[in-house]
Amino acid sequence: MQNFSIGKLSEQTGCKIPTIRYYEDEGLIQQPYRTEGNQRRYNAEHLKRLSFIIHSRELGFTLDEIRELISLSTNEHVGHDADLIAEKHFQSVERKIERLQSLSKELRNMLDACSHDKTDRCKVIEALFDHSLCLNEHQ
Amino acid sequence: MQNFSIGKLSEQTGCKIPTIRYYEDEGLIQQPYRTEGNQRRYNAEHLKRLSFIIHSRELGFTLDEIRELISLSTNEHVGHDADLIAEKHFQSVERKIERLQSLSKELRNMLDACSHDKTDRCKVIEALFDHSLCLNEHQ
DNA sequence: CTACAATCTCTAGTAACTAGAGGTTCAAGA
DNA sequence: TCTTGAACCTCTAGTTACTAGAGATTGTAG
Repeated sequence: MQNFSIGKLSEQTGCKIPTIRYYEDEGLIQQPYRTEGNQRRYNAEHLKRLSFIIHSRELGFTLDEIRELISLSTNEHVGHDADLIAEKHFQSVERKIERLQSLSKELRNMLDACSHDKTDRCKVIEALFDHSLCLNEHQ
Repeated sequence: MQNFSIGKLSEQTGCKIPTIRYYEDEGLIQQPYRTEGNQRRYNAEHLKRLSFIIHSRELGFTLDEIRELISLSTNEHVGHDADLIAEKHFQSVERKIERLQSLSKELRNMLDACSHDKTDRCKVIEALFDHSLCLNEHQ
Protein backbone atom coordinates (compact mmCIF):
# COMPACT_ATOMS: atom_id res chain seq x y z
CA MET A 1 0.00 0.00 0.00
CA GLN A 2 2.94 2.29 -0.67
CA ASN A 3 4.41 3.80 -3.83
CA PHE A 4 1.63 3.18 -6.29
CA SER A 5 1.18 4.87 -9.65
CA ILE A 6 -1.35 7.52 -10.62
CA GLY A 7 -3.25 4.84 -12.54
CA LYS A 8 -3.69 2.75 -9.40
CA LEU A 9 -4.74 5.81 -7.38
CA SER A 10 -7.27 6.66 -10.05
CA GLU A 11 -8.57 3.09 -10.01
CA GLN A 12 -8.85 2.99 -6.21
CA THR A 13 -10.74 6.26 -5.93
CA GLY A 14 -12.62 6.50 -9.21
CA CYS A 15 -11.04 9.91 -9.75
CA LYS A 16 -9.83 10.53 -13.29
CA ILE A 17 -6.07 10.86 -13.82
CA PRO A 18 -6.05 14.45 -15.15
CA THR A 19 -8.21 15.45 -12.17
CA ILE A 20 -5.65 14.04 -9.74
CA ARG A 21 -2.91 16.06 -11.44
CA TYR A 22 -5.18 19.11 -11.39
CA TYR A 23 -5.67 18.77 -7.60
CA GLU A 24 -1.91 18.57 -7.24
CA ASP A 25 -1.45 21.76 -9.31
CA GLU A 26 -4.02 23.44 -7.07
CA GLY A 27 -2.08 22.41 -3.98
CA LEU A 28 -4.91 20.25 -2.62
CA ILE A 29 -2.84 17.07 -2.69
CA GLN A 30 0.70 16.77 -1.38
CA GLN A 31 3.36 16.54 -4.09
CA PRO A 32 4.03 12.84 -4.57
CA TYR A 33 7.44 11.21 -4.74
CA ARG A 34 8.77 10.99 -8.30
CA THR A 35 10.68 8.10 -9.86
CA GLU A 36 13.96 8.62 -11.73
CA GLY A 37 11.84 8.87 -14.88
CA ASN A 38 9.61 11.57 -13.35
CA GLN A 39 6.54 9.43 -12.73
CA ARG A 40 4.37 10.04 -9.65
CA ARG A 41 4.31 7.52 -6.82
CA TYR A 42 1.68 7.80 -4.09
CA ASN A 43 1.13 6.42 -0.59
CA ALA A 44 -1.80 5.86 1.79
CA GLU A 45 -1.78 9.53 2.89
CA HIS A 46 -2.38 10.68 -0.68
CA LEU A 47 -5.21 8.18 -1.05
CA LYS A 48 -6.86 9.43 2.13
CA ARG A 49 -6.53 13.06 1.08
CA LEU A 50 -7.91 12.43 -2.40
CA SER A 51 -10.80 10.41 -1.02
CA PHE A 52 -11.64 13.35 1.25
CA ILE A 53 -11.58 15.80 -1.67
CA ILE A 54 -13.82 13.61 -3.84
CA HIS A 55 -16.42 13.16 -1.12
CA SER A 56 -16.33 16.83 -0.20
CA ARG A 57 -16.95 17.78 -3.82
CA GLU A 58 -19.90 15.36 -3.96
CA LEU A 59 -21.27 17.10 -0.89
CA GLY A 60 -21.15 20.46 -2.66
CA PHE A 61 -18.04 22.06 -1.15
CA THR A 62 -15.92 24.27 -3.42
CA LEU A 63 -12.18 23.68 -3.76
CA ASP A 64 -11.58 26.76 -1.60
CA GLU A 65 -13.80 25.37 1.15
CA ILE A 66 -12.01 22.03 0.89
CA ARG A 67 -8.68 23.81 1.19
CA GLU A 68 -9.98 25.37 4.41
CA LEU A 69 -11.22 22.05 5.80
CA ILE A 70 -7.86 20.44 5.02
CA SER A 71 -6.09 23.26 6.82
CA LEU A 72 -8.08 22.39 9.95
CA SER A 73 -6.66 18.89 9.84
CA THR A 74 -3.10 19.91 9.18
CA ASN A 75 -3.10 22.46 12.01
CA GLU A 76 -2.31 25.34 9.67
CA HIS A 77 -4.86 27.35 11.58
CA VAL A 78 -4.86 27.36 15.35
CA GLY A 79 -7.08 28.38 18.24
CA HIS A 80 -9.68 31.05 17.61
CA ASP A 81 -8.94 31.18 13.87
CA ALA A 82 -9.58 27.47 13.44
CA ASP A 83 -12.60 27.74 15.69
CA LEU A 84 -14.28 30.29 13.44
CA ILE A 85 -13.65 28.19 10.33
CA ALA A 86 -14.90 25.01 11.98
CA GLU A 87 -17.98 26.79 13.31
CA LYS A 88 -18.83 28.20 9.88
CA HIS A 89 -18.54 24.80 8.22
CA PHE A 90 -20.41 23.09 11.05
CA GLN A 91 -23.38 25.40 10.48
CA SER A 92 -23.39 24.84 6.73
CA VAL A 93 -23.08 21.08 7.16
CA GLU A 94 -26.03 21.03 9.55
CA ARG A 95 -28.12 22.99 7.04
CA LYS A 96 -27.17 20.57 4.27
CA ILE A 97 -28.18 17.61 6.41
CA GLU A 98 -31.60 19.14 7.11
CA ARG A 99 -32.27 19.77 3.43
CA LEU A 100 -31.11 16.34 2.39
CA GLN A 101 -33.35 14.75 5.03
CA SER A 102 -36.28 16.72 3.68
CA LEU A 103 -35.45 15.61 0.14
CA SER A 104 -34.91 12.03 1.25
CA LYS A 105 -38.33 12.01 2.92
CA GLU A 106 -40.06 13.19 -0.26
CA LEU A 107 -38.27 10.62 -2.41
CA ARG A 108 -39.17 7.91 0.11
CA ASN A 109 -42.79 9.07 0.08
CA MET A 110 -42.81 8.94 -3.66
CA LEU A 111 -41.35 5.44 -3.78
CA ASP A 112 -43.88 4.25 -1.21
CA ALA A 113 -46.77 5.84 -3.08
CA CYS A 114 -45.60 4.38 -6.38
CA SER A 115 -45.55 0.85 -5.04
CA HIS A 116 -49.18 1.09 -3.88
CA ASP A 117 -51.13 3.59 -5.93
CA LYS A 118 -50.07 6.42 -8.21
CA THR A 119 -52.35 9.17 -6.98
CA ASP A 120 -49.68 10.88 -4.89
CA ARG A 121 -47.59 13.50 -6.64
CA CYS A 122 -43.88 13.78 -5.88
CA LYS A 123 -43.13 16.95 -3.96
CA VAL A 124 -39.32 17.08 -4.19
CA ILE A 125 -39.39 20.71 -5.27
CA GLU A 126 -41.41 21.72 -2.23
CA ALA A 127 -38.96 19.71 -0.09
CA LEU A 128 -36.12 22.08 -0.89
CA PHE A 129 -38.15 25.27 -1.04
CA ASP A 130 -36.97 27.82 1.48
CA HIS A 131 -40.14 29.17 3.07
CA SER A 132 -38.25 32.05 4.63
CA LEU A 133 -38.20 33.52 1.13
CA CYS A 134 -41.92 34.23 1.52
CA LEU A 135 -41.44 36.49 4.55
CA ASN A 136 -40.55 39.41 2.31
CA GLU A 137 -43.83 39.11 0.45
CA HIS A 138 -45.14 42.52 1.55
CA GLN A 139 -42.16 44.35 0.07
CA MET B 1 -46.21 38.15 -5.06
CA GLN B 2 -46.83 38.09 -8.81
CA ASN B 3 -45.10 39.61 -11.82
CA PHE B 4 -41.82 40.68 -10.30
CA SER B 5 -38.64 41.56 -12.18
CA ILE B 6 -35.45 39.51 -12.50
CA GLY B 7 -33.81 41.94 -10.06
CA LYS B 8 -36.38 41.14 -7.37
CA LEU B 9 -36.07 37.41 -8.02
CA SER B 10 -32.31 37.70 -7.70
CA GLU B 11 -32.70 39.65 -4.47
CA GLN B 12 -35.17 37.14 -2.98
CA THR B 13 -33.03 34.11 -3.76
CA GLY B 14 -29.48 35.43 -3.67
CA CYS B 15 -28.99 34.00 -7.17
CA LYS B 16 -27.11 36.29 -9.54
CA ILE B 17 -29.06 37.71 -12.50
CA PRO B 18 -26.96 36.15 -15.29
CA THR B 19 -27.29 32.80 -13.52
CA ILE B 20 -31.09 33.06 -13.56
CA ARG B 21 -30.99 33.74 -17.29
CA TYR B 22 -28.56 30.85 -17.73
CA TYR B 23 -30.97 28.46 -15.95
CA GLU B 24 -33.71 29.65 -18.29
CA ASP B 25 -31.52 29.00 -21.34
CA GLU B 26 -30.85 25.52 -19.98
CA GLY B 27 -34.57 24.89 -19.62
CA LEU B 28 -34.39 24.48 -15.84
CA ILE B 29 -36.74 27.39 -15.18
CA GLN B 30 -40.02 27.96 -17.00
CA GLN B 31 -39.95 30.80 -19.54
CA PRO B 32 -41.29 33.85 -17.72
CA TYR B 33 -43.91 36.23 -19.06
CA ARG B 34 -42.37 39.18 -20.94
CA THR B 35 -43.51 42.81 -20.84
CA GLU B 36 -44.16 44.80 -24.04
CA GLY B 37 -40.56 45.96 -23.76
CA ASN B 38 -39.25 42.36 -23.54
CA GLN B 39 -38.43 42.34 -19.83
CA ARG B 40 -38.95 39.18 -17.76
CA ARG B 41 -41.70 39.00 -15.14
CA TYR B 42 -41.79 36.14 -12.64
CA ASN B 43 -44.32 34.61 -10.26
CA ALA B 44 -44.26 32.42 -7.13
CA GLU B 45 -43.80 29.23 -9.19
CA HIS B 46 -40.57 30.56 -10.68
CA LEU B 47 -39.34 31.53 -7.22
CA LYS B 48 -40.05 28.03 -5.90
CA ARG B 49 -38.31 26.37 -8.82
CA LEU B 50 -35.23 28.60 -8.59
CA SER B 51 -35.00 28.06 -4.85
CA PHE B 52 -35.03 24.31 -5.47
CA ILE B 53 -32.25 24.58 -8.06
CA ILE B 54 -30.06 26.70 -5.79
CA HIS B 55 -30.39 24.34 -2.85
CA SER B 56 -29.84 21.29 -5.02
CA ARG B 57 -26.64 22.80 -6.37
CA GLU B 58 -25.47 23.53 -2.82
CA LEU B 59 -26.09 19.87 -2.03
CA GLY B 60 -23.83 18.80 -4.89
CA PHE B 61 -26.33 17.79 -7.58
CA THR B 62 -25.39 18.50 -11.20
CA LEU B 63 -27.77 20.40 -13.49
CA ASP B 64 -28.61 17.11 -15.21
CA GLU B 65 -29.53 15.51 -11.90
CA ILE B 66 -31.63 18.54 -11.01
CA ARG B 67 -33.40 18.27 -14.36
CA GLU B 68 -34.24 14.69 -13.46
CA LEU B 69 -35.51 15.59 -9.99
CA ILE B 70 -37.68 18.33 -11.47
CA SER B 71 -39.13 15.86 -13.95
CA LEU B 72 -40.26 13.72 -11.01
CA SER B 73 -42.28 16.64 -9.71
CA THR B 74 -43.80 17.60 -13.03
CA ASN B 75 -44.88 14.02 -13.81
CA GLU B 76 -42.81 13.87 -16.99
CA HIS B 77 -41.81 10.39 -15.93
CA VAL B 78 -44.39 7.93 -14.71
CA GLY B 79 -44.57 4.59 -12.93
CA HIS B 80 -41.56 2.33 -13.13
CA ASP B 81 -39.43 4.93 -14.93
CA ALA B 82 -39.97 7.51 -12.20
CA ASP B 83 -39.45 4.82 -9.58
CA LEU B 84 -35.98 4.01 -10.85
CA ILE B 85 -34.97 7.66 -10.91
CA ALA B 86 -36.36 8.30 -7.43
CA GLU B 87 -34.66 5.17 -6.06
CA LYS B 88 -31.29 6.17 -7.52
CA HIS B 89 -31.49 9.66 -6.03
CA PHE B 90 -32.80 8.33 -2.72
CA GLN B 91 -29.71 6.13 -2.38
CA SER B 92 -27.32 8.96 -3.20
CA VAL B 93 -29.10 11.33 -0.81
CA GLU B 94 -28.84 8.79 2.00
CA ARG B 95 -25.12 8.38 1.34
CA LYS B 96 -24.64 12.15 1.40
CA ILE B 97 -26.47 12.40 4.73
CA GLU B 98 -24.22 9.76 6.28
CA ARG B 99 -21.06 11.51 5.16
CA LEU B 100 -22.26 14.91 6.28
CA GLN B 101 -23.16 13.50 9.69
CA SER B 102 -19.68 12.06 9.98
CA LEU B 103 -18.16 15.40 9.00
CA SER B 104 -20.49 17.29 11.33
CA LYS B 105 -19.43 15.05 14.23
CA GLU B 106 -15.75 15.75 13.62
CA LEU B 107 -16.29 19.50 13.37
CA ARG B 108 -18.37 19.38 16.58
CA ASN B 109 -15.59 17.40 18.29
CA MET B 110 -13.07 19.94 17.16
CA LEU B 111 -15.12 22.85 18.43
CA ASP B 112 -15.63 21.12 21.79
CA ALA B 113 -11.93 20.29 22.07
CA CYS B 114 -10.94 23.83 21.16
CA SER B 115 -13.06 25.34 23.90
CA HIS B 116 -11.39 23.17 26.57
CA ASP B 117 -7.90 22.17 25.58
CA LYS B 118 -6.04 22.13 22.29
CA THR B 119 -4.51 18.70 22.44
CA ASP B 120 -7.09 17.07 20.21
CA ARG B 121 -6.38 17.18 16.51
CA CYS B 122 -9.21 17.75 14.03
CA LYS B 123 -9.94 14.61 12.07
CA VAL B 124 -12.18 15.97 9.32
CA ILE B 125 -10.19 14.18 6.65
CA GLU B 126 -10.62 10.83 8.35
CA ALA B 127 -14.34 11.62 8.66
CA LEU B 128 -14.82 11.49 4.92
CA PHE B 129 -12.33 8.75 4.19
CA ASP B 130 -13.95 5.77 2.54
CA HIS B 131 -12.54 2.76 4.37
CA SER B 132 -13.82 0.42 1.68
CA LEU B 133 -10.95 1.74 -0.43
CA CYS B 134 -8.60 -0.23 1.79
CA LEU B 135 -10.19 -3.57 0.94
CA ASN B 136 -8.23 -3.74 -2.30
CA GLU B 137 -4.94 -3.42 -0.44
CA HIS B 138 -3.63 -6.83 -1.42
CA GLN B 139 -3.91 -6.12 -5.15
C1' DC C 1 16.23 -6.18 -24.54
C1' DT C 2 12.11 -5.49 -26.86
C1' DA C 3 7.37 -3.75 -27.16
C1' DC C 4 3.59 -1.74 -25.63
C1' DA C 5 0.85 -0.03 -21.86
C1' DA C 6 1.21 3.63 -18.77
C1' DT C 7 2.99 7.96 -17.76
C1' DC C 8 4.59 12.65 -18.73
C1' DT C 9 3.52 17.80 -20.11
C1' DC C 10 0.87 20.95 -22.64
C1' DT C 11 -3.01 22.69 -25.05
C1' DA C 12 -7.74 22.90 -25.84
C1' DG C 13 -12.57 21.73 -24.79
C1' DT C 14 -16.78 21.32 -21.46
C1' DA C 15 -19.98 22.58 -17.58
C1' DA C 16 -21.65 25.91 -14.76
C1' DC C 17 -21.47 30.04 -13.95
C1' DT C 18 -20.10 35.44 -13.86
C1' DA C 19 -18.76 40.07 -15.46
C1' DG C 20 -18.92 43.75 -18.80
C1' DA C 21 -20.08 46.38 -23.14
C1' DG C 22 -23.35 48.70 -25.57
C1' DG C 23 -28.08 49.55 -26.12
C1' DT C 24 -33.29 49.68 -24.52
C1' DT C 25 -37.10 50.00 -21.11
C1' DC C 26 -39.35 51.30 -16.86
C1' DA C 27 -41.06 54.26 -13.45
C1' DA C 28 -40.51 58.04 -10.03
C1' DG C 29 -40.52 62.80 -9.89
C1' DA C 30 -40.57 67.75 -12.03
C1' DT D 1 -46.39 64.43 -19.97
C1' DC D 2 -41.75 64.29 -20.15
C1' DT D 3 -37.32 63.29 -18.44
C1' DT D 4 -33.62 60.64 -16.57
C1' DG D 5 -31.26 57.26 -14.19
C1' DA D 6 -31.69 52.67 -12.45
C1' DA D 7 -32.80 48.28 -14.15
C1' DC D 8 -33.20 45.48 -17.98
C1' DC D 9 -31.94 43.44 -22.61
C1' DT D 10 -28.52 40.44 -25.59
C1' DC D 11 -24.02 38.99 -26.65
C1' DT D 12 -19.28 38.03 -25.89
C1' DA D 13 -15.62 36.80 -23.07
C1' DG D 14 -13.63 35.28 -18.65
C1' DT D 15 -13.48 31.93 -14.41
C1' DT D 16 -13.67 27.51 -11.92
C1' DA D 17 -13.36 22.81 -11.93
C1' DC D 18 -12.59 19.57 -14.49
C1' DT D 19 -11.69 16.31 -18.93
C1' DA D 20 -9.86 14.72 -23.37
C1' DG D 21 -6.17 14.33 -26.72
C1' DA D 22 -1.51 14.99 -28.99
C1' DG D 23 3.05 13.86 -29.02
C1' DA D 24 6.95 12.28 -26.39
C1' DT D 25 9.06 9.44 -22.53
C1' DT D 26 9.20 5.65 -19.07
C1' DG D 27 8.17 1.18 -16.87
C1' DT D 28 7.90 -3.63 -17.00
C1' DA D 29 6.31 -8.35 -18.65
C1' DG D 30 7.97 -11.65 -21.57
